[in-house]
Amino acid sequence: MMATQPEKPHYFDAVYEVVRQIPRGRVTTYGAIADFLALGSARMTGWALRNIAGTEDVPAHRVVNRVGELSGRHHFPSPTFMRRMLEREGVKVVKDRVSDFDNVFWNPADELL
DNA sequence: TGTTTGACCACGG
DNA sequence: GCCGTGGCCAAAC
Repeated sequence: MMATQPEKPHYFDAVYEVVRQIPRGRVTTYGAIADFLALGSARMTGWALRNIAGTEDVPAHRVVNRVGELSGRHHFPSPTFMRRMLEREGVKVVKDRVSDFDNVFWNPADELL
């Protein structure tokens, strides 16, 4: 029978929704998302993104840590996938870190109200 | 059921 | 700027 399937927490959908709004060529942080949602914590954002497997509509590569490092790169099909994707969008990445982070940082709390 | 672990972050020194 | 510490909250063990 239909055993009770583990439903996706609302928190997941909330995170995905915000990540989908990140404009091309911009990035945001785990903390900014958690802060904007006023739910959970930065760690939960990473936890939600890790569970993203199968949801390709979400540009998870546009989420970096607070100093612009591609801390989640090892969770992509290839360690270079995240960097490749960002560079293709015009984001300059040097040594797995967004060099002009302050300029490309997109804060949902500011832009997405 | 207690401990450890994470795609993290703010803060103090 | 670096480092240690505490907070965060759910999953995995």
